[in-house]
Amino acid sequence: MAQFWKPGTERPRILDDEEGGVLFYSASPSSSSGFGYASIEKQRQRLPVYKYRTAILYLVETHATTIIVGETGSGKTTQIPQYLKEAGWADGGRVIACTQPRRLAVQTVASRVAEEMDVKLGEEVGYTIRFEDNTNSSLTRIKFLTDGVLLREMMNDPLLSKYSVIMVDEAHERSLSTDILLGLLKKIQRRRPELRLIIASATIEAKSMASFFQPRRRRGLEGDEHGSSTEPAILSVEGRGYNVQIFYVEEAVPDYLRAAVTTVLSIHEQDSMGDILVFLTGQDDIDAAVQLLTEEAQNSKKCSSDALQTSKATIKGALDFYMPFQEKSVCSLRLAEHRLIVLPLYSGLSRADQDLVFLPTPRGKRKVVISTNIAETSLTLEGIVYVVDSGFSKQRFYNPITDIENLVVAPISKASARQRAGRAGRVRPGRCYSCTYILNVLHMLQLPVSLIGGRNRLYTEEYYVNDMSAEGIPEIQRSNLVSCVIQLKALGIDNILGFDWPASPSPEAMIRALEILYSLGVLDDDAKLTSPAGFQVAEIPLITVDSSDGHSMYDVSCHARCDNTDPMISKMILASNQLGCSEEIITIAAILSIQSIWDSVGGSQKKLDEAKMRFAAAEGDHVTFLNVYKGFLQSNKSSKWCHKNFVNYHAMKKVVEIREQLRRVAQQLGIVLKSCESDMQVVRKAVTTGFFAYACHLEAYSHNGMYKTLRSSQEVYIHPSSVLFRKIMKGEC
DNA sequence: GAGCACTGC
Repeated sequence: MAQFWKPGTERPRILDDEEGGVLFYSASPSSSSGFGYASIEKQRQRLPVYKYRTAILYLVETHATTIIVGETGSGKTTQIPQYLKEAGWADGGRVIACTQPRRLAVQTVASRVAEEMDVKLGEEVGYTIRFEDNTNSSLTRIKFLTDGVLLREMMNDPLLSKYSVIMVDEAHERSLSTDILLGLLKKIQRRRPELRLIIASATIEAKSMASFFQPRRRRGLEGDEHGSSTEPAILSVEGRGYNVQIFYVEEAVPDYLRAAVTTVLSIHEQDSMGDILVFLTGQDDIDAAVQLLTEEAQNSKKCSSDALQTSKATIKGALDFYMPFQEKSVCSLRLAEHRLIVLPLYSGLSRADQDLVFLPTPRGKRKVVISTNIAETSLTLEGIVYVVDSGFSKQRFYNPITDIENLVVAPISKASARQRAGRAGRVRPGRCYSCTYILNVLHMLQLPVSLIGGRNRLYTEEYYVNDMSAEGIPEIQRSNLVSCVIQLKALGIDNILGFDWPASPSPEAMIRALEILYSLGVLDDDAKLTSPAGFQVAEIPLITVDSSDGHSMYDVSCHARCDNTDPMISKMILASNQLGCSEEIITIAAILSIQSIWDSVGGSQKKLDEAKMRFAAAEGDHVTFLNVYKGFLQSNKSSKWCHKNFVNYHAMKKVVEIREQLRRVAQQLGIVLKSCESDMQVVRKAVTTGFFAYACHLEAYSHNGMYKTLRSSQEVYIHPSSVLFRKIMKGEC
């Protein structure tokens, strides 16, 4: 009873998800007629994963852990939980869990599965993300949630006893919380042999994951008392993506940005229609590339012979890079006829600007999206046929010696390169141009030696095959571990150094984290959580954020570039209780946990800086935040007021939300909610109680505003986004 | 004079 589209009638809209998941007609949403359901059923059966239904159920039945490697579009995320339910894994009040690294994925997958099962979302199928629990404890049998939420759930139920099967999806991304979760799940398995784990991922090195889940002392293949094997099973499912032809450069070019731009122009000139996605590293690169391309497009529009000459030269240059092009000749330029629509894409853009990339490309035009890694995993663009890959991304690195996290441009892994290329094959067969570069010398100086290897790498085929690392370095080996350690401690794991990780963090980073927690009074001499402070700090749900405005730390009046870590914020909240300024400190904590409250609409940095100065407080960024929050409340939380003052309205709404959550938790912990009114002295005291580890002093003869940290004499500077930037500091520092 | 991408009771 498949539904067919009849030409002449309105074409049914086909929905597709991040996973490539299930196709169905939105014309018959959760139809109860039976007709729509049948069509969904047919669609489900067409997914690659369907062929493996019996095999998956058999493996889950007989193995404690099953590793499923499935490329994009296999349908594993939406189908496997349903198969499990159909096979009875949710009987007797048990729940099937499926975790995702991102909130959006949790929501979309959950609503898709509810629709396929023809049930109301929030009942039999539900989801939980921070601030949003769309489940019903007596009804929900399939539950989607972020891996962070599942970690939180372990605080109340360390064995996760209500779940019969836990599927950890996108495990190849190796995010911090996924890795912690995997380590803990392995531990739970020993206490709960009946628990089933499914580790699902796209490009994981299945064998290394399997050996992680291998029990330490092999019991042999005869199985345990539950009749299941403790050896992990591995199953591979093919994807549904189209073939993507890969092109490598023949040899290096000195400038990957220019190479990317000329490659786009040559695709535009020589290849059939279809949108282009370019991967660069960050805002600076992207803005520069957008400008270059826009100029080229405009030049060709004018059709002046000079401009054409330039374009021709550039394109000719680009063609030389690629073998497949060498036979071809540059006949004519069609830039004037088929104009390019060039769009930037990165998280710092306003929502409205981001949404532009999703607009359908007008007939006869070609869209070029120039993006950061955001388009690699977090969002999916339809209609992309060509991908240009610079081979670089910005990655976070943590130096435990200086306790400073850095963002550096580094070569991507093979797994990343494959993922990027796959973005071209979603609608029809595509092409990926692996761009080329010579490592910028300045970048090289910041890079860990291990990433560089013996010589400058170029993204030729040879480089890809021989030199590119198979997978990226897991986040846990690149991060400050303070919040991770406290989470494990709160779950009663005392021997942190002996914890079994999918990838072990460096001992230096671990020791640094323990040291900081000890100095905060959160851990005692035996490295156990102190009571009550330690347990209270662990209870407060705060996130670790990257440094940018205000996420930096300062010694009351010196604002240096450092990262906030949640136990420090939590400690600050606890301290505010005695100091009688909990209302103010909770506001500050809420603002510290979001990216930025500022909004540079239209990219006018100068106007934003001016607006900032209207709120600026001599005490520094934290007190400045209080001023902004006060203004927001006085305006009656008006979006107009925000716009006028270059404040991000959506960010402020989120601050209000987080603030409410923090107030609830604080009250549960016995903190009295009290305002200190205008006494900023106590606010500053509370801030320093949490962040004293980052205290620094202005160098006596410093002419360039250099500070040194008290702890390790690390050189630090006030961040340019701080209201204290370029202010002359005197006295107390 | 500067902000890869995510995320939590």
